[in-house]
Amino acid sequence: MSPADMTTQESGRKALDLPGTIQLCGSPDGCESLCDKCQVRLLAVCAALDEDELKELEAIAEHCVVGARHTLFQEGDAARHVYSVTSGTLRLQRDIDDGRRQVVGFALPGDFLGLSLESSFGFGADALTPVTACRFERTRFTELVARKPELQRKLHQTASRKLAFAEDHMVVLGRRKAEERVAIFLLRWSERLQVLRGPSPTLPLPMGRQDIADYLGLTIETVSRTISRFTRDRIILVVPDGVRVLDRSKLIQSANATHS
Amino acid sequence: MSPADMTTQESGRKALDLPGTIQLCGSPDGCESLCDKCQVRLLAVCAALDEDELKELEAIAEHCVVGARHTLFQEGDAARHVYSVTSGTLRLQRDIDDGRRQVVGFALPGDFLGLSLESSFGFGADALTPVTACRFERTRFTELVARKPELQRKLHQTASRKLAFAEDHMVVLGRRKAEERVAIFLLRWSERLQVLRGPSPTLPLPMGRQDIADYLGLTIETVSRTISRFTRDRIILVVPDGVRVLDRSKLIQSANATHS
DNA sequence: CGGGTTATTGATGGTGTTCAAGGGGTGTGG
DNA sequence: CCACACCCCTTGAACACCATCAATAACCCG
Repeated sequence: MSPADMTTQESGRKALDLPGTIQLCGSPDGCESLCDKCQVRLLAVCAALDEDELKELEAIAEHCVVGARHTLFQEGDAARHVYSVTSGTLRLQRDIDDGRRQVVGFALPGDFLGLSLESSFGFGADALTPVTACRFERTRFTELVARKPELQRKLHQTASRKLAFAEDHMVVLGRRKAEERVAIFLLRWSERLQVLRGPSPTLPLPMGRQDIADYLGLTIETVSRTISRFTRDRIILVVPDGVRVLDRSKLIQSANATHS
Repeated sequence: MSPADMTTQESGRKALDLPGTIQLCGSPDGCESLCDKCQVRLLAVCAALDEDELKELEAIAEHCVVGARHTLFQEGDAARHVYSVTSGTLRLQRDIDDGRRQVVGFALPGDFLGLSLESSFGFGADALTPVTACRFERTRFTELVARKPELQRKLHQTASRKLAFAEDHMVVLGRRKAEERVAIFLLRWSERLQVLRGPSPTLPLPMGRQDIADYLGLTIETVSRTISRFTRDRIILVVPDGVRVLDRSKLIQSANATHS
């Protein structure tokens, strides 16, 4: 199917499949293209490298920008490049042909896409906000990794962390009630953002309700209702593009609401 | 809680938490302790090594045997060792304190446990059948990996595959109906066994119904009912300790039964 | 202001859970 | 060798949670 000629979808669900308009920054025209100045220098896989090695990495890096609601790559695409996110938020998803969708994660600055170094992507990635990323040709990156054991090790460590996180999420999807799922999502998301931006009572939610639903294995209505209930119970407050956590301990309670 | 003094559990669910009675084979007393003769030589991570390197690995390997229904290690245990399974089947699970359980996978010969090389296990591992495995002290193994880039690469590749598989399973847990889940489970399990043992219409199921339920995010009753329905529809036939697949194409249909 | 998208809320119903009872296999001890 | 206990699995009936359907509200951007 051609991804271009669908303007109004059957359900409003697949709203983000605009063509992947990716802009490259060739030279200092606004994009910081130096690793020294990179915001996520110490978070990303690059943290494994010393000064000289970083130069090598920088030599094969391209900096790219993707607008909000645009696609970075689609599930099954040939993985010509791998990416290190430097700003913005992406939604990572797998689709079932009949329209159902599972969001397998959200990518934030410091995250690496294409970890597996395999020839095609196992999930699609759409920008939820404007996104900037470092892009590497996969074959070149693989070749560099082969020469840098420490980078290889870091890549493995990152993949292992993601695997552990995926197993966590399996528990959520397999065994948690709706209320628990939403509470756990809010807590984990806030912890993730806290690492990046420091503590804040206000929690930005760049993803829509449908994205949260597809992440948690629920419907948009159930997510909305649960958030409304939390609001009624003074656990959270809905603000534009996010929520404010009013009572974290009650939220933790909701995350462990025992069944039966 | 002490894992020893519970003989009849509250629900019959946690039937396998016997103390982890692991036997070691010191010398040629029945255990094949040579990699040359290893059945999974080409499947396991060891496949990354050449003759000399394999000798090094062999030098730090211990061979161990775990009886059916015994625990290899528990979630949260200090990971003193990492394991390469050489025969048998294990159940890998995470537990929620209130008794709910999510089976995150089943391990078969060739599988590696402790991939992350972190200091504790993120899931528990129980033997469903008698199991044999190669065991390595984690610190020594990590040190070896640091010296063998090819082994590091193989480890990363294995972790990446598991991550992709975990994402597959998220779709199952988040978006599939009960009938689809069971059908997909049977198909994937049969494909996995086919790689190991070659094609066969008879599919051994060393795990119990409760294990399948905990893997698929369902109850034992739903799994049982679904299998009964498949049997009525002549899709499968229940045989001792497994099923026989009578009509694979119908099973594939059931795996894609559209919702609505 | 108007069109379109996204979020909320309500009413209803279905899929899977829960509760309960019975069947079938296996191992053990009389 | 049978009786009995103990699992595990199966099956039935009632219920609950969440999905579905539908309408409205809020929002954004033109």
